[in-house]
This record gives sequence, C-alpha cells and structure tokens, in this order.
Amino acid sequence: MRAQRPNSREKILAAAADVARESGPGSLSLDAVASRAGVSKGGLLYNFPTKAKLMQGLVEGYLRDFEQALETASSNDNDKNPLAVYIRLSADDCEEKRPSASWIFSAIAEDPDFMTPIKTFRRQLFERLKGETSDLKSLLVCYLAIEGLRSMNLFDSDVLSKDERELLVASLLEIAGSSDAEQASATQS
Amino acid sequence: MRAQRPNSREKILAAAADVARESGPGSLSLDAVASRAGVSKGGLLYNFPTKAKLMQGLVEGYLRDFEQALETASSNDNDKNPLAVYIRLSADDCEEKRPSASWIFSAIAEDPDFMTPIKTFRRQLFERLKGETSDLKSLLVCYLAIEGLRSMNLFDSDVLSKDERELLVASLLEIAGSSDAEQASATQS
DNA sequence: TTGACAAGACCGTCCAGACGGTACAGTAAA
DNA sequence: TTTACTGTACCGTCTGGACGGTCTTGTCAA
Repeated sequence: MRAQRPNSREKILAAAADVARESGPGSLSLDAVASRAGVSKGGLLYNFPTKAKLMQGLVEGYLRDFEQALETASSNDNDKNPLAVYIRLSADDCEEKRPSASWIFSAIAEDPDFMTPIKTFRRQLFERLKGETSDLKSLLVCYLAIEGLRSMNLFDSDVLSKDERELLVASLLEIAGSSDAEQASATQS
Repeated sequence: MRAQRPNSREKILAAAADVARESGPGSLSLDAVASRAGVSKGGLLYNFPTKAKLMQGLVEGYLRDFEQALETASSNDNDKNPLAVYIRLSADDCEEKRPSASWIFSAIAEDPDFMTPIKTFRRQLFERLKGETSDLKSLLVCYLAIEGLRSMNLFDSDVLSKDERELLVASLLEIAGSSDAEQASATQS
C-alpha cells in the first residue's frame, strides 16, 4: 500500500526543495537531491521512478499544504471574512525568510505543464473568493496585491521593508474589511 | 547578401525569447537559439561568447526596453501622476498576449544572480515612485497589485477575465488618483 | 581601376562532461 | 519472503564550448 515508511518520501521532497533554494533551480539534479536527502540514487528512483514524478510530488505537496493551511486558517479566523483570512495567511506565508517554493522554477524548466495544477488551483481559489466577497473591486485589488507579494517572495526580492509590508497588509485588510462593512451596514464616510 | 551587421545580435536575442516562450524555458539551448535565429552555433558564440553573456544580453535588453517605455510614457502622459503612468504602462504591457519574458526562468535556472540587475532596477523604480507619491499606502497597494499582474502574465496564468483586468486597472487608477487629489488639495508647491 | 591584404562575421565539426535513467546484486528489518 | 532500500556500474543523449576554416567587406598602395 502507500505510506508505510514514508519517511524517505518526505525527506526527499524536502531535500529537493532545499537543493533548489540553495544551489539554484538549475542545479536540481537527481544526484544532488539523493545525496542531500541522505539516500542513494537507487533509493530516490525507487520512490520517484522519474524526475517528472519528483516534480509532481513537489507540486502535490505544495498544493496539499496550501489547502490545509487555508482550512485551518478559516477555522481559527472564523469571525473574519474569507478575503481577510486569505490576506493574513498569505502575508504570514511570505513573512518567512526563505523563498519556499523556488523549486517551481525547476519544474517549469522541466516542463511548463507542471504549472497547470497550480494554475487551476489558483483559479478555483479566486472563484471561491469571488463568491464570498461582495465587492469585486476590493477582491481584485487585494488578490492581485497578494499575488504580487507572493511573486516578490518567490523571486527573493526585498523591495519592501518590514514596515512597508505591514502597512501594505493593513491597507489590504482595510480594503477587504470595508467591503465587508459595506455589505453589513452601509455606514462609512 | 546576409545581414552581417550587428543585426544578428538583435535577431539572436529575439530568437532566444521566442524559443523560451514556445519550447519552454528549459529548452533554451544554444543550438535551439542558433537555429531559430538562422545563425550557426559558431555565429552565435561569436556574438555571445558564452551562454551567460546571452542571458546578460537578454536582461540588459529587457531593462533597456522597460526604461525606454517608462520614459516615453512619462512624456506622453505628462498630465498624470507617475504612479498612474506606471499603472497604465504595466497594464498595457501585460495586455499583450505574446511576449512574456519567460526567458527569465531560463536565466534563473542558469544562475539566480542574473536577477540582481532586475531586482535593483525594481527597487530603484519603487524608491522613485515613493518619492513622487504622497500616500504610501496607495503606492504600496498599487505597486504590489501591478506586481501581481506581472506575475500572472509571466506565469501565463489566466485567472482574470478581460473585464476583471480592466476593472482592476480602473480601481488602481482610482486609488492612485485619490492620493494625487489629496496631494493637490492638501499641499501646494 | 585594380589587386593585395587584414579584420570582421560566420560556419561546421568535434569533444568532455553532466544528466536522466536502467540494471542488478546485496542487505537488513518486518 | 517481502519490503524498502543501498551501491555500483553503465548507457544514450544532450549541452556548452573550443577550434580551425571560410566568406565578406573595407582599405590602400600602385
């Protein structure tokens, strides 16, 4: 069956992400991942019969983690509107120093089709937010700004200072919140 | 006669961008670029002695074009505030279907350091906008949203419909414009 | 006008190395 | 015995790059 001793699988996936981050996305070779994971190349190929499967594993793990984080955030932050929850979650995500998903570049280089699951996931997420947000304009602005934050994090771009990031998030929450307030009670100058 | 003028340089650069876009960033090999440009590999290596130089050429051309576009846009759109000009320019950029700068992925895979010129350029641009915009919050939101738009364009992600894109741009211009109005009414120079 | 010649622009071929992947024998625990 | 690997050897392919040769153009003296 599946996951009996999935220790290696996770280790390999984490190692792949580490290699991509530290040695650059172009250096993500099977040998590098294997040695980084403390696993022989044979063992790697046993868990992931092909490099494409490795990439697929990375994508699936990424999506799974994202979905789970969204779910728990929705539960914990229940009192807020979904857009605000998403903003806060994404901002926290991007707060972490390491560009967690730079393996994406490797995946794209390998085969651009690896992006399609991520793209459809994003689209579904956006559609869901669209259904849960009253003001389309606020949603668009906030969603795109968060996308920009993600982009900068992915490219390891440090254009914004910490203060500016916080101010941005506050502004976005204000925008997201104002739409909520409009919906609840149209009382704001 | 064959075009022996530095014509070849531009042709090669364009060919490289085409190959990266059409065959995927991972297939950006010297042979592919050479054949696409209608140039032998030797000829390519003559113009760009190494693959790194090719990438550098792509980056420099990208930055040069961007700067020039910004300049002409500033001249033509003189009556508007700089942030609005930037928003409009970027939106137009992202509107074009064909030329994603997907060669960036190849460059990153080759060596992440190729991003540093682009990163410093972005930072300078942001600093300049910061100096020219009265309301930091508006700037942050608009700049990041545009960054998000760029990101989606780069990843060839079609989450937004055309109407939504237009609505987004209108909203951003509104946000940018309101800061301008504040500046105009509150402080006169 | 012509011929010689140097420099620039480009071609075609070859090569060492890295990579993904295969095959297979061995091993230690459950 | 099966599962989950390890370790090594190996193959075919692709890639960046080096190299020497070739064609074109500009220059200048005679």
